[in-house]
Order: sequence, then structure tokens, then C-alpha cells
Amino acid sequence: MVSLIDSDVVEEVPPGTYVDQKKHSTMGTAVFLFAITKDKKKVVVRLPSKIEEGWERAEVLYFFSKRGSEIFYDTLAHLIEASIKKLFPKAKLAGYNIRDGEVRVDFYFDGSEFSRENAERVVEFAKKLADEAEIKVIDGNPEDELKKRGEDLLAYLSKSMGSPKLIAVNDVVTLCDSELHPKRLGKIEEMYISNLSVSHWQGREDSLLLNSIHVSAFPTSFDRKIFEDRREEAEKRDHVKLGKEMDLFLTSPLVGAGLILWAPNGAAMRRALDEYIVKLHQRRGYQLVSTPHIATTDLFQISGHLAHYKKNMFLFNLDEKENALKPMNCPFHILILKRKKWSYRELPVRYFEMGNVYRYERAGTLHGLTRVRGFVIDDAHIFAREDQIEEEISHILSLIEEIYSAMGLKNYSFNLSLRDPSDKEGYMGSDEIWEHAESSLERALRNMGVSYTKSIGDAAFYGPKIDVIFRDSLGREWQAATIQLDFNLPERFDLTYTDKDNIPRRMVIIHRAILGSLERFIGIMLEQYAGRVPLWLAPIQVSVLPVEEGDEKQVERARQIYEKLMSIGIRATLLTEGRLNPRLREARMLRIPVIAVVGEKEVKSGSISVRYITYSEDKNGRYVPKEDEFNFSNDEELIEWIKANISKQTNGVL
RNA sequence: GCCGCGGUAGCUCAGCCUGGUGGAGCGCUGCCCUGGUAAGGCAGAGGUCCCGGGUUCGAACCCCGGCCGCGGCUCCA
Repeated sequence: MVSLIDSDVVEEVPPGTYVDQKKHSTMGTAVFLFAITKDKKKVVVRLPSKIEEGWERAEVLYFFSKRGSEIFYDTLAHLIEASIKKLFPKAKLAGYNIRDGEVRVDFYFDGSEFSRENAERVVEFAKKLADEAEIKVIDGNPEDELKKRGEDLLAYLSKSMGSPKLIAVNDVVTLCDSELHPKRLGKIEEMYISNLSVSHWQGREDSLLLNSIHVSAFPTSFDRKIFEDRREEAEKRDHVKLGKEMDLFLTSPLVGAGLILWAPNGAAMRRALDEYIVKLHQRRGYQLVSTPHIATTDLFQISGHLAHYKKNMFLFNLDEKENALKPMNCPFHILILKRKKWSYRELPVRYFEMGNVYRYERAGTLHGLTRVRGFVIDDAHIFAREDQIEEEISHILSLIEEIYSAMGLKNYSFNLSLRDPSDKEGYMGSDEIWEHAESSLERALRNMGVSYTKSIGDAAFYGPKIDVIFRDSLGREWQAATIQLDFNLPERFDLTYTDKDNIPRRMVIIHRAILGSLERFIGIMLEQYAGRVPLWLAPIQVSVLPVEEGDEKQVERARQIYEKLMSIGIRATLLTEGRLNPRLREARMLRIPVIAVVGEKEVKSGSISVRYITYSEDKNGRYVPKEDEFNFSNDEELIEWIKANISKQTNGVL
């Protein structure tokens, strides 16, 4: 008998049992059987199929499971590669990429453009291959074999892969890091070109220009429908769109790209976040400092930014001296630190600032609030003894987890960035320093017990770092929190403390930000909550509406409540003009969480009817508003309830 | 920066292919309706068709350049 696993159900079935291609409302079509044989080999077959003799167990893989879609797109990528090679033998394959319902296949085509007609032929041919072509893993040394076949780009890629495998699609040979492929992929109901673009080989702008075909594909129309519904759902969460609906921010060509103008509602949100994060840091032993936006380039000469970061800096002349808008706050904090001598007893010193920085980012990279040219970092620099590093890092990691969980964030992961040991020229500092720095960070992560990924070669020029990465509603990745160890600036600015033995010793600096940037973080929060951010952060927290715009008593009573709320710092708005329903609609469009209504009944009794609308999700992770009704018997009751909610949401900080 | 797509009323968009006096819905203003949890009715105002140049008797429309936006590549908070 063979164990057949279908979601939570396990059944013992005899070999020969037929497993059909069924559909699941959230997981999509059952596309593959993933079997483990009695001699522990892994086998994948496309459904419908029969359970084979010699299997120990078999799992039904649905399209919208991680493994199901990975195998599907991974295999499809090879079919597209094979089509390219069959139709255009002079093309050189250059790898592929799988992301959100599409696969992008890169190839070098003689440096010339690849037409849409050509791409369409490729897709048509791949569709045919899906039904017919035999896919198998073949033996041999990938690097040698690929070189022999003229695929020098793939051969190069194989060198940096953990366990490269050669894959044959009929007689075309390509490269993969997975051996999990069905022998035949089978019918693909939906497959079309979603984009044609170019990209640079290895991401280097000075290297080969590759052509890329982006292909969207789904095993069945049913899966495409689920995918498109989800994407539509995600687009509703787009922070740029929400920013317009909620009247938060804008940009103007008269100001320039990537520079945000905050309208009153957006500014209120920023202010709330600013207040929260500053108060929290004060409680955690950070001292507030404040520094200017510009400095002479002499400062950045010393810090090394001019040498390593010049292409991102806005430079200008003042009194015939070169100046810069600050791209980072660290040199300023260091100057403040250096105003006096420090004893080992006084460390660590933690300076915190909501620091406004300006960085020249290339036009093509700018996006909404998540990638801009002027932004505020919740920036702190911790000046510490070497023996204090690990503890400080641990503190920061737990602060990150505390803040993020208080904010209800979950789509994030930790990444440890290390230097590329083969490119030591690109980094400041000695091998010794780097090894110590890298191992300190990794130990702190391990002690925290969080899972993390490692990226070799992604370290900053001055030190290794831990980053927190968020995925937005459309699957794009954005960096938020960052912890960067720095053994270099202390050298450059000669930062020392007097140790127990009365000898000056070198300090270390930890750069860290938790929100990352206020702008980006607001973008992340808007998407996470589909605009329905928690009460404490809502741009307008309460809307007060009289039922009848023409009834003086109701309007007067509404105004009274509104003014009382405003006087104690609750962000409120009074909506009196027009019929009730359109006003209610406006309050909802603006995502105002508390809607207070005053009609005849309420005027008589002095009470207030409240509808409280907050974010919640259905079982498919879609946003659905949660609505609660309250009736407060007087103003004080309403105010106490609002204050209690805000305090609870911010762990008593606000 | 590179490739693709786009920029028309405050917002969302049609018109552009095939050149001949600029449209819709929402919003805004006024009037009517006096209302109880997501759009009541009627009327009106509102435009540098992104900017600059070219082709043409004539350009929102065709061509060139720039700016800005969107999606990718890369980089990053």
C-alpha cells in the first residue's frame, strides 16, 4: 500500500489507484503527485496519474502551494529555454527567474533586439513542448558540459550554485538547481507573454545586454482566475492608490521626482509615527540629538562617504567651498560624541535622531513612498566597547521584534549581509575586523533564535549588516530595519574611550534603524492594513456627523463633541454638509476608524452612537472591514474608550 | 542609468491608429429634497490635452528632444 497525502487527509491506497486533476477553491488545481519511492528517491508526475508500484508515499501538490508552483514554473522555464534554442540556435541561455505567476527567461541574442513575433513563436512552441517533450536530469559535470555546448553563460552560473544539475528537454541541455521535474509537464491552458525587456548580465551595467521574455502561465484557467483575483485584491492595497484616496501625499514636478509633499492627512500620520517612535526610544535609553541637513564635504571626506558614496550625494558650492546634503546622519552624531572624553563606564552611548537625509537615487528606481530621494531615518548610533556588541545587537533585535509585533506586521524576514571575500578591494577595513564583525552579528541572530538568510557580497562598504526585508502587496521586496556594524568610522574619526587601565581604546559604532525610513514604513503600513491602519496611526481618528444638516441642535451638538476631541489632541473631523449617506461614504473612503453619529435621539439623551471600523482578514488573507457598534452615554466615555485603545495599541507609549 | 508602457478637468478614464472648434463618470458650485450607517434629483462652472521643437493650410492626435509616472533590471531606508 502507498500513503496518499492530500492536504490533511492521509489514505492508504493500492498501486494503480487513479488520482484525478481536481480543483480547490483557494489552492487551485491539483497539478502534481510528489512521490517518495521505497528507495527514497523523489519523483514528480503530472496529474491525472496512477499511483505506481514501488512508491512509499505520494503527496498531492496544488498549484498555489509553494512546491506546486515552483515545480511548475521551474519546469516551464526549461521548456521556454528549449524553445528558444530550437527556434534560435544562436541564442545563448542566461538563466531565469520565477516570481508571482510569471517566469522570466534571460538569453543573449547577439546583442540585437528580440521581436515580439519571435517571442510569440517561442511561447507557442513551448506550449507544444509542454505536452510532448521529455524532461530528465542527465549526468555529467555541468560546467564542462555546458561549455562544450557553447552555453558559457550558464556554465558561469553553475559555478556559484550549490548543487547544479544538467537538465535535458529532448535534446536541449540546460541548467537547474532542482532535480524535481515531471517527465512531462503536460497541458498548459493559460500561457502568454506578459512583457519583453532587457536586463544586464549579472546585474552589471557595463556587461552584456540580455533579452528577457516574461511569460505568465497557469495549468488551468481556474488557476489564472484565482491568481488574477488575488492580484486585483493586492492592487487595492497599493499605497500610492490609497495615498490618493486618503488624501495623504503628492509629488510635484516643480519640486522634483522622489520628493514627497505631505498633505494634512499624511502629515498627521507622520507626526503620530514620529511621536511614537521618539517616545519609545527615550524610554529605552536613547538620547535625542538633532543635526543640520547640510555639511561641507570635508566632513564626508573624513567619513569616507565622498570616496564611496559620492554618486548618491547632492553636492553644491557655498562661499567657494563644496557642500553636500547629508546622505547619512552618522558623521554628525560622531561629532556630537567627540565633544568630550569618554570613560569605559559611560558606554554604551546611544544617540537617536529622526534624521532627514537626501540621496540621489536614479530616476528609474523611484517609487511612491517606498523609494524616494529625501526621507527621514529613525536613526541611532550606538557607541560601545567591543565587549558590548553582542548584547547591544540582541537589544536591538528584540526592539525590532517588539515594535513590529505591536504594529501587527508579519511579512518580514531577517537577512545577514556579509562581504564578498573575493572582492576585498571594495570594502574598508582589515580582514581581522571584518571577521570579528561578521561573527558577532551571526551570534546575536542565533541567540535570538530567529531564522535568517545570508547574502554574500551585500555588506555595506564599512561593515556587515542585518536587514529586515518586507514584501509588499505585489510581492516586491523592501528593506526596513537595518543594523550595521562599523569598525571603520571609529578609525577615521579616532573614537576612543579611556579603559579601566587608563589606556585609550577604540570604540565600535552600531548604526541602526527600526522603521528604516518614515516614508517607506508608512507605505508598508498602508499596504499591510489596506489603508485601515490602527487607530493610533490613523490620519483622522474620529469623524463626527449630525444626522440632519439642517437641524441646528444636532449640528451644534456634533460641533461640541468635535471641539472637545480636538482640544485633547485627538485627530477629528466634522462632516455636516449634505445628506448623511454621502458623508458616511466619505468617512469610509478616508478610512476614518471611528464614525460618531449624533441624531435626534442622541441630542436628547446626550449619548453618542459610534461605528468602529478596523482591519481584518478572511481565511484567504483578503481584507474585510470589521465593524463594531458602540453607544457611549456621554463624551467622557467616548474619550476614555479612544484613549484606552490608543494606549493598548502602542503598549502605553501614546 | 537601461528596456517596455504611459501623461487629456481636482480624481478615474475615453478620444490618438485614420490630423479639421476637446468628452464621460465621480468631485466642485447653486437650487430642490430634511435624511439614521457606502452614491436622492435638476442645473452650472471647470482644460497650457506634461513641456519644447518639427511636419502640415491646420496637431491632443504624426515625428524628435526633455520632464514626470508605471512595470522590469540594478541599487537601496
